[in-house]
Amino acid sequence: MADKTENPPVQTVTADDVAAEAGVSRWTVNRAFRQNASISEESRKRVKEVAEKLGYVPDLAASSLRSNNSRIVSLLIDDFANPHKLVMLERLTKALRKAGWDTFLVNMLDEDDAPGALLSASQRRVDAAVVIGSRFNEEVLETALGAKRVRKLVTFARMSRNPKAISICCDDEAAMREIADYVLKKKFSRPMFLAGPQSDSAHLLRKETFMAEWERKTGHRPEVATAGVYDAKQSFDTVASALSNRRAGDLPDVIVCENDALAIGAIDAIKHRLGLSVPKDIAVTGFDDIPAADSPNYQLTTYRQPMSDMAESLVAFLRDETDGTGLNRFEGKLIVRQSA
Amino acid sequence: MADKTENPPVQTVTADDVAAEAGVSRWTVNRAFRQNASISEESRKRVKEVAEKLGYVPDLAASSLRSNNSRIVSLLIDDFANPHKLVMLERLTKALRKAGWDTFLVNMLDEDDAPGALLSASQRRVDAAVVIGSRFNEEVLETALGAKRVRKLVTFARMSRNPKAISICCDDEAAMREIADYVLKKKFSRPMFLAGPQSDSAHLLRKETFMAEWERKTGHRPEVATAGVYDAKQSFDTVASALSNRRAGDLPDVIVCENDALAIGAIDAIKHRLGLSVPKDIAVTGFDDIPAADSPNYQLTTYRQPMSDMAESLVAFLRDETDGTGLNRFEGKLIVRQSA
DNA sequence: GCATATTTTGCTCTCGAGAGCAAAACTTGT
DNA sequence: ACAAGTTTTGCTCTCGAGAGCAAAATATGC
Repeated sequence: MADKTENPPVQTVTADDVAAEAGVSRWTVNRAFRQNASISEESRKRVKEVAEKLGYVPDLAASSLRSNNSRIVSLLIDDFANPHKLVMLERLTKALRKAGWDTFLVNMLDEDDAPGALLSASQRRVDAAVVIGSRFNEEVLETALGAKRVRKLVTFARMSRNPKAISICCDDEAAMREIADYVLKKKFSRPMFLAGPQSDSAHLLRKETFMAEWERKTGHRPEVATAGVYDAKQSFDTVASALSNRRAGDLPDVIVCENDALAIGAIDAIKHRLGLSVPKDIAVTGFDDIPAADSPNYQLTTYRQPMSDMAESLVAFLRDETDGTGLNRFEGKLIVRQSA
Repeated sequence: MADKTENPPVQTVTADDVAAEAGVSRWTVNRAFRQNASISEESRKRVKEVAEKLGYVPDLAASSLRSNNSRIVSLLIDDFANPHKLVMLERLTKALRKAGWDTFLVNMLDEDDAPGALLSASQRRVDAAVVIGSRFNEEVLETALGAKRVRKLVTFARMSRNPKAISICCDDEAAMREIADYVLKKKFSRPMFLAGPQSDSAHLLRKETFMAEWERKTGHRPEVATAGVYDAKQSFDTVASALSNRRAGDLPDVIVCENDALAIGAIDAIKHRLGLSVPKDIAVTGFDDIPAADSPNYQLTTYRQPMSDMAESLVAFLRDETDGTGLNRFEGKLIVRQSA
């Protein structure tokens, strides 16, 4: 991999230039750009004016080198098929940027590339690595974290049992119980649970919660189908092959899905492959409330997590305004539409 | 904004530690991690072993400070409603990471926040700022670029006329002409063009190309409707209000959309608001080939850009293997499905 | 074997800011 | 007006690597 990269010497305005022009020392210039720095309002104003004139901005790489404080957060994603990721990215990058953090987007590539992703995070001394993934493996996380320089580890919109990580997510169990209650209240009696990849603990939690709750209340254990990826297309195939060739009486009357991506595939399969209608023949519920859930094609009954609040909590955690306990009990909201 | 942030002193393994343990100088250790460095295979192997043992990784912030080479690329996005963005992010982050670049995801927030976004890029000395936006304003770009330290400016999947920026995109004019030809060949005669926000030159180009091509071939200038945002919901409303209360003979027989997000909203509006069918009453074409385009609900005829090739070109450009000329003529592919 | 080329290693100085303290400049009280 | 307290400013040394050259080690030619 021959790499000829050699950037041209960029004309760079440094603090010294500003200092000379403003008639102060370099440190005064630097201080003008640091909050809580010991500097008079007068010189700060003066310096900022000159800086503006010369086009000076502090170099954050240099700053983070000495201050041990990068003002960077890594977002680690392994699943780009789920539209909900885009919503989360939007909220997180907005909240972080407003608070002064830049955001790395790290693609965990095809394989279980978490170690590589965390390595990259550690080379940059990021203030936090935030996993917004699904197939993230707890052991990998554990080992990769060990000697490395990742300061804080967060799982976002997803529960982790790893003691070194903190989780910012809604109370999945309460949410799933609410869905179970709703389904029951609507008099459905033959649910099928549509699960995603098994390695994902957040969603395992959802599945187990639903299964347990249903069994507790009805004495029956629901049928389960599993899609290999959180992806509408996969889900379409999974549902199509699980339900084709069944007699009408054998079909579930509601499919409870781990998330909206799966639910959308399920609805497509029910309508376009089985030729049945939603919710009359088979109802469907989702989780996340992605934009498409509100489209006239789906009108998906689903569960919305308080994304913006969760993003703000991440910022608070980065600022050390909270130690992270209790951030895994956010309360979401059941959004009832026509699919169930 | 009281900021108590003060990261704990992270136990850090430095090149000196490795040097001591391996019995070489610090510079030999650093060289072991640099490609093209003058170092014997023997010591490189030796150093890497010790480094592995101690958990040492080079600090990229320090490296970029001296070498003037950050190995970071900023991706600037202002439009998170378009699912195509997720596809692009996936491809770009993957290609960049494989080639050794980390990726900032910069949210241009609500307003025309491009200067802020570029400022942030400049503070980190990113090797390139890549705009994957839509409402990006050429003047803002021009001025913001001026004194700042952004080395390369790229517009991705979008044409820019700015002489300081290079564009990696497919040949929008050829693509749009192909769509126009296809629509004509299919004997449609009353097209409506559904445009996005006007400030966006890439899409203006698409619109103007279609309009001109159609006029050239038929002598008529198509009707135009404009959505304020690239968003299925906006598009739904735009199409619904443009076409409601029209007599059947007055309706267009095909809606040519600037992109798939708009096309999907258009299809929803035609089916669920106007109660008409696609393509029998009104056909629809899109642009981008997002995942939903292939869903049974839409079966959208659209145009696919060669994303992976384009991402590889970005890498080549970063490596200075190309000066960027001719990267705006990628050839895409018309994907014919049932919507037109 | 010795002079000359070539590779490898070590070293000094640098990138651009921040920590932490010392010196200078202001306040305040009497 | 002067001592004591408080801000503000300047300075040295540091963060962890890289550029570029000098010295040491190795290879090559005759």
